[in-house]
Amino acid sequence: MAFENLSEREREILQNLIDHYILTADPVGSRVIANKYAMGLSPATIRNTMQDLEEMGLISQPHTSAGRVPTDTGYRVFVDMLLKPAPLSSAEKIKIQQMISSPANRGIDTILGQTSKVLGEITNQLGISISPRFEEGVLSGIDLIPVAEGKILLVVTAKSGLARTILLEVESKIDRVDLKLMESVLNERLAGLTLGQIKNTLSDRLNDTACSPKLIKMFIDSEAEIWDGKLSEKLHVTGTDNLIIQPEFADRERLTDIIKLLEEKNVLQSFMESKSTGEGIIITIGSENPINEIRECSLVTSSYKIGKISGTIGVIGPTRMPYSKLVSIVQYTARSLTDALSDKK
Amino acid sequence: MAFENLSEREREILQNLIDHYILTADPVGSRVIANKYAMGLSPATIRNTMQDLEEMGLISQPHTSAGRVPTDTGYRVFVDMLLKPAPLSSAEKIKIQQMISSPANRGIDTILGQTSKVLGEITNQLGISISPRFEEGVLSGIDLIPVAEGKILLVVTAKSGLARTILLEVESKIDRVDLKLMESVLNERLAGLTLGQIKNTLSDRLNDTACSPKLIKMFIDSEAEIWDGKLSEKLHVTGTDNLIIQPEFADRERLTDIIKLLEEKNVLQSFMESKSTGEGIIITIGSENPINEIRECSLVTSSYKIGKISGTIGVIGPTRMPYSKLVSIVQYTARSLTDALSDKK
DNA sequence: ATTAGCACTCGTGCGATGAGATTGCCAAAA
DNA sequence: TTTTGGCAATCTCATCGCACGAGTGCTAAT
Repeated sequence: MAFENLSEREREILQNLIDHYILTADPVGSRVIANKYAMGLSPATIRNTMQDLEEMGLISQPHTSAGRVPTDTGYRVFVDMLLKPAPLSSAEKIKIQQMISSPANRGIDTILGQTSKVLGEITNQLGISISPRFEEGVLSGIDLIPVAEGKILLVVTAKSGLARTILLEVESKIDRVDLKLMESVLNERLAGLTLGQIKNTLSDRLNDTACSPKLIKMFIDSEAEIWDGKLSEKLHVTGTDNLIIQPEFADRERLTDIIKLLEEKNVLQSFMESKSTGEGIIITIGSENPINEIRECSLVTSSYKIGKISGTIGVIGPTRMPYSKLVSIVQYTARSLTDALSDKK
Repeated sequence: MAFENLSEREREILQNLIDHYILTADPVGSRVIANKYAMGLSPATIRNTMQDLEEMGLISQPHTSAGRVPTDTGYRVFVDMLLKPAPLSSAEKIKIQQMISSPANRGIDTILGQTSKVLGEITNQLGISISPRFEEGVLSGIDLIPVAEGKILLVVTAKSGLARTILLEVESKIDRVDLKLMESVLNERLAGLTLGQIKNTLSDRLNDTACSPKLIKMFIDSEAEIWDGKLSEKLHVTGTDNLIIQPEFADRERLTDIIKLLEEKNVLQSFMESKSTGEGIIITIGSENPINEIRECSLVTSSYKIGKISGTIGVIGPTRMPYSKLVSIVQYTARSLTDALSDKK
């Protein structure tokens, strides 16, 4: 739909209406806009324009004698055409930097936990972070460490410095020599491949080796757990309390639905990952959202990088969210995170 | 307080009252008890006894013309003297077993996730599980694996088969030989100690060695992250939606409080660990609870074992919870978990 | 010791009422 | 032609009052 030819006045009114609605959560009437935003127009004039906007499907009335509320398309137009990112205060910047970088040496998982926390806190929405997509990484080395009878610790390292460890179980005792052999075979045959590639071609590549068949079996059996990123990627969620307070979640039913979704994690995770493939900020508004439980929520996401591997962070909240602020915050946070992670390399 | 000398009738009425209150969440009156529980007594008689119970502080009226509600001490007496664990249905047993043991080879973390989930689901409360207290474990071996420029993966293995990995950072390049040396020194000097002991005495033990001072520094610096269990122990929480539905959480304020607590994790974690040191089920009721946010909740916890290391699982819900059922469930789950974990050893 | 009867106390739900907000539209003004 | 003032109409929401029902405590009878 071509909303580019909205008149200047229409844009202005839409903008003011949304700005005000975001603050108050109450339907906003012509009078408020006329007074508060001093546009030099009478309420009646504004009413006329509002009627037009309503016909275009950008705003709507909850009931006859109420003010107007933006529709999802209204928000869309706002976001696409009218959004001016709000600059961050330096206090906010400092807080983000501190939370992300403070405890040195704490591992990426902790850092991502902190990231979701800071996002939640300074946005007053739900802060979300997802760990890097391990399967994008290029294998740098594999180690096999015997830890106990029948237990072997597998360490997979990717070029960007990410490492992943999995405890494998073998039926019987394994000879150390066999293990070393296996290790070098694996390193030899899989070097330079991405973990995703490995996942798809592993069994072929292990065909003719001198390795212990037991070990090979173990590898094939645990294929999914070892190489599939989905199983190890983690979703951090912080700020559920912010959500509860919002008037749009007064309804208990809707609240439980979304909380269940958050506990489930994997649904949300794969959706968010599917979104933020590219660069920059991506905003998904209300019904644009394929997941039912968050049909009345918006997402602001961005991706961060650690080496060549990317991950996702973002914010979830009711469609009535302060987009201009959130865009800046998520963007700044994603950059800071990327920086923090590459420092460490 | 000596409540042992409650008369038979008083006990019976207290029991019935609590049973009924647990079901309905409504204050229960003399009439209901007389009719529904066919005690062969008239409401008036029951009223008299209820007055006595109220004087003893076991039950109370929310307001003049309402029925009675158990107080925290009431629940305490109920739990201590009247509780008959409700047997589990075989369907429940099967579900617990399946959830805990199904995906073989998935690591203890996944298993604990499943545990909290099954607890949440079949109790309809908040299911909780905490990973084993690593520091109780006895060191079985240490490995140092170079993964990238300036990054070393440290693998600490405990006797029971638990392993923990931490990515350490060193300022500059480390020679492989140095690393091997360090590794063997560590293994030699720390063998057979518990991780807790190591944590407290590490710097002493590394005094006079031939190792690279850089490496030693790294170890001392990262002391806390490596040996302190608190930092790596994880709390799994599942079933928040169950909580929201409960009428006692209709109040938004209380709900946000408790949700914040759940996100915080460490407070709850250290409290629960302090509780379930010993064997068997431990029940904490309402105001007995030191954490303010859950002053109106009860906990049913138990510990599980993996080798000699112990961990905690449990359930949180409003004080009005079906104790008899929960006791059985938590107990059975803890046992199943211990079994599942020792199978794997 | 138990019970029936009764007056009394409260919370809860329901309907009516009225204030307030906002719209749509029309005719007058710019 | 665009803007505005005026006005009737609509609909929500908070409040008030009221009657109902539930439950108690006490007393007198069993």
